Amino acid sequence: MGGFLKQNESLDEAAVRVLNKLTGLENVYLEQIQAYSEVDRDPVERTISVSYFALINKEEHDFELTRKYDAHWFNFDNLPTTIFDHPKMIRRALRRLRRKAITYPLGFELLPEKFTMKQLQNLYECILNQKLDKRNFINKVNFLNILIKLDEKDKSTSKKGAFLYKFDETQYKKKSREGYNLKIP
Amino acid sequence: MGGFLKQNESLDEAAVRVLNKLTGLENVYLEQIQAYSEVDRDPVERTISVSYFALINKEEHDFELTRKYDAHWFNFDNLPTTIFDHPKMIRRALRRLRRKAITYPLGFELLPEKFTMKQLQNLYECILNQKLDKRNFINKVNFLNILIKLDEKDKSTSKKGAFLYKFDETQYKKKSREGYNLKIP
DNA sequence: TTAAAAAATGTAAAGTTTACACATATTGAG
DNA sequence: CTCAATATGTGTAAACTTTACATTTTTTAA
Repeated sequence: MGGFLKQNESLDEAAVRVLNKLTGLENVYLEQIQAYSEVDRDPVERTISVSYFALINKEEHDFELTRKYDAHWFNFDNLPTTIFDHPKMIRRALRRLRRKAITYPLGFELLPEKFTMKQLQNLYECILNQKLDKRNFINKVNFLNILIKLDEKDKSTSKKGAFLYKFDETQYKKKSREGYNLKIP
Repeated sequence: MGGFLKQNESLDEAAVRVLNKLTGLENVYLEQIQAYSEVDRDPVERTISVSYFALINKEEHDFELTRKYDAHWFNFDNLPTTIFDHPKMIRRALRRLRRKAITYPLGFELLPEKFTMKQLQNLYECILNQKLDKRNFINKVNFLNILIKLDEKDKSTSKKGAFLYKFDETQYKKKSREGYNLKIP
């Protein structure tokens, strides 16, 4: 989705505004990717676009709004054809997201407050578009020290139930500053 | 150094133009970092800046031009105070350069056609601002397979002389596309 | 002939990553 | 009450990578 920058706002603010207008979402993680400025990229008039990616929990958005603005969700492996240099933007955003995922924690933005290891693993498998080994994944994540294991279980997906975790906010923020390397090939 | 974007050029082209105007350099490696757009960043008028970093072989620039435009060179650990959000831009650029250095080859842009291992190591030590172990560095670099060892020696720095290398252009380009991880802590 | 100076070279130990399979807990059905 | 079904939870050995580290080689100028 796109929009135009106003006089009294920064690009970050504009990105927040446009996203909110079309989804109703607030407090979303947004990150600038880069500026696209080829002279003829928009055949009608000179346009410079600055792209962002957002981490959204899709279930939380306002379905009314997306309907109203005729916005749609697509899987990365089933994208519609897009105009101008937008395909390039999308590819670049995905590359950035993947790099981000293996070097900084980004779960807060996308998981419910309490979640199972399986859910966390699913998230990474989606982002990276590859299957991960359960045991190795858990070991890597535990090593990061950003999760707190709760006494509760989620029984919605199995009879045994799976322990719930939440993020250790202090550690999470620390790792967000420092970064790490999850070393997923 | 900064400048203004013209109607008939892209940001990349503007960056090339400005750099050339102030240094006379051509065919320089330039990479966009990002757009800075806070409403009040320039107290005089609304300005959006897009920052770039360039890889320059300093010896090759036109000294007349830098003198004419009163441009100066600074070490990263001895920077002058700069206006607006430029300190942030500089920090970000350095972070990007370091990441780049350990994940993509960037020697072509900064070394003479033929160079010694020592020179290559010096380059990395400067960029990363840390001493590297000679043997480990050589092993890592050789593993990348991007160098061709020549039969010539450079005798300017020792009586024994040090073998000269050049980049294997095909391999170099391949690695530039694929990336790698030099795993320097 | 020797001294000086930088270049070239290899390995063992420590640490990390990978691949891989079975036991456990729970409950719904019979 | 028992059993079947199902997803969860757990550990290790082998392969690989990284690290730390010291001596020999080559050349020439004195």
